[in-house]
Amino acid sequence: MEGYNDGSLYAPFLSLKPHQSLSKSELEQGREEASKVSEGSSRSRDLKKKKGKKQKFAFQTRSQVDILDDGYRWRKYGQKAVKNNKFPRSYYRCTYGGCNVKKQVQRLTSDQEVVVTTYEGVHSHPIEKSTENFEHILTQMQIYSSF
DNA sequence: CGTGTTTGACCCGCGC
DNA sequence: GCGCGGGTCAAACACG
Repeated sequence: MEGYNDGSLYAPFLSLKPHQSLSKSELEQGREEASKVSEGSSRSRDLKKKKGKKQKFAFQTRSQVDILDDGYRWRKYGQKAVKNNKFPRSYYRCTYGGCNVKKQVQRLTSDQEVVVTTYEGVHSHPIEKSTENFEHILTQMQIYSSF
C-alpha cells in the first residue's frame, strides 16, 4: 500500500478524462433469466466470479446524510445490517448503459456522523453534474483504503 | 408513466 | 453438513 500513491491519490471520479476505451465485454451480470420457471430450480442465476479487475476504493466522510452526490446517478438495490455495525449498510449501483459501478455506504457505529463510502469499479462515462459540489466532499474525505 | 426507493426472500462462501 | 454473515434481485409502492 506504499507504492500506489504515485503523485496523486487514486479516485474513480477523479479520472474525469474522456477515455473512450470501450472495451467492456462483461455485460452479462446475471441479466439473462431462465426461460423455464419450474418450481424447483427457479433461480438459475449463475454467480460467475469475475476476474477481479474491479477496483475497490473506500473513504469516509463527515455527513449527516448517506446520500453523497458525487455527480452520478445511483440506484439503491439493497440494505442489510452488518454485525459489526448496528447501523444498516446501503448498497447503491450506478445507473448507466454499460456502466455497472457499485457503491456502498456504511455508517460507523461509534460515530453516526461519519459515513464510510466504498466504491467498486470505475465509471465509463462522464459526470452529468458539476464537479464543484463533489470537490467540496473531496476536501473532507479521507482515504481509508485503496486497491 | 417512468424512475427510484423500499422490503423480504434467496443464495453463496466459509467456519465449525 | 449446517449455521452465520453478507450480498443481490425482484415485486410493489411512492413520487415527479
